[in-house]
Amino acid sequence: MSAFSSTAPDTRASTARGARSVQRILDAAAGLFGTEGFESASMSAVARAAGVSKGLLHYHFRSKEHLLIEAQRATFKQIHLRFEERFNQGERGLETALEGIDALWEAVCEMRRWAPFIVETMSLAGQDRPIRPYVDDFYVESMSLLERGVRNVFAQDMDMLALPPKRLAMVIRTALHGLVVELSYARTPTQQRRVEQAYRDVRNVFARVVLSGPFPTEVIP
Amino acid sequence: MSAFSSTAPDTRASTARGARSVQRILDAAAGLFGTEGFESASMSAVARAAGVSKGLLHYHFRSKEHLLIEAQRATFKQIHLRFEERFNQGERGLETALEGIDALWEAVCEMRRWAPFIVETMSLAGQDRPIRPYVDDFYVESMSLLERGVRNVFAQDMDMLALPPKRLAMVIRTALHGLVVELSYARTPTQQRRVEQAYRDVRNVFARVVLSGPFPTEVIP
DNA sequence: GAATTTGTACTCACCGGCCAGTAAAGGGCA
DNA sequence: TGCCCTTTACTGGCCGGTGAGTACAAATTC
Repeated sequence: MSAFSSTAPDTRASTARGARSVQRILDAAAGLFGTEGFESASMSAVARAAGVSKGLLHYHFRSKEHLLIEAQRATFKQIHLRFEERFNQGERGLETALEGIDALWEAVCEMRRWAPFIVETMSLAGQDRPIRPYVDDFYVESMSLLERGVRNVFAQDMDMLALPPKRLAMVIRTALHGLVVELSYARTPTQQRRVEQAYRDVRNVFARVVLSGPFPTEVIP
Repeated sequence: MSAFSSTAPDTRASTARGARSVQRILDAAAGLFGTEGFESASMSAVARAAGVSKGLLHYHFRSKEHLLIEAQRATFKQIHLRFEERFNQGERGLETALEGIDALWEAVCEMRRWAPFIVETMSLAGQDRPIRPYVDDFYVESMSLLERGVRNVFAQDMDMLALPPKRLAMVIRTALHGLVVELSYARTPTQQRRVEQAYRDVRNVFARVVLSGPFPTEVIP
């Protein structure tokens, strides 16, 4: 079983009170790691932001890296759950697919406070940090989820699908990555509206093209 | 005049020898900042990688942040130049547009060693670092370049354009961001081929949809 | 009474910046 | 050509500061 799937964070909290503290710490950590960067945000700053003492951080989390990993799992799990809810139920057709993608985007948008953290996470994972396997886990699960979703939703129209499900899933992931980067970069309301618009445009492109028939297979050198 | 446009790096190198050292330092910095992160990569490590002493870094660059900024300018400028070369010459039509995008992607690919640095840069710029204005500069210039390119290339087919030039430029930028993230994340040859494939798929989607007529204007709430 | 939380004090390693001094690369001039 | 002087390039070590992690006793909560 993959590390990502396990729900409970790997800490010593065993009471409701402890779990609440852990949650506040994780929130604060994801926030600070996003706005200031993992290395720049000190443990003391996280403690201050969470309104707890520095000692408590080390009581619940073995190390800063460990805190990062748990923050990543908690954040990504929310996206995952939100996505699973809407995208993976029996219904069919383009409409359902679009609803699923919208849901995914909504989930990201409602978490736009965490967008910088997600970008920071992707950057860290691209380096050779202990966090990489956990991000890998997330990708494996979410990609297979996405692929299954595509197969379900377009079961009756597989022959008209512009791309095979695997490649389609990869394209969606790529687009989402791009949008999250834009979202985390956007500061002013104008910029945010521009990202909003970009999402809608991408979505409409998807809607127009996804069932327009397969591309002629290219010769891959 | 924007800071980005000025070509010469803002250092005290005035001889060929000095310029060579500066170049080696910038290369090493972009590499290490990418693979290890800006904060984690120490000045000593950059010096070691560049084969010079730590003192020389501070001789040519006022501070670590300053080194970061110059490395960013040097890296982004290469993409910019490569892009300008191919995308902004008088020719017209879809074919030319695709060639332009291909050129842009090629430029990124040949620099895939720097992809992690680009992602790190985007992450840093999303935070409130001194580097942000410089990234802003790059975006302003490259977006207007992109928009002008679109207007040029599709001058005769403006009425069939799926999106207004500005929005189209934004979508291209977003897609590119996504692809760079994927590129920097990819480790194994399999993963790299998958990114390669994703680019080609995105490109083909673009080709199929870009002149398929405007989307019905949506009511923006 | 066990789990949690605080607070302080402390260690230890590392890192950015600085600086005193060295080496090298040109001129100018006899 | 050889000598001197200036400018530029470069070195290696030191210093002050910072931050992760530890230790632990006392307080608080359940």
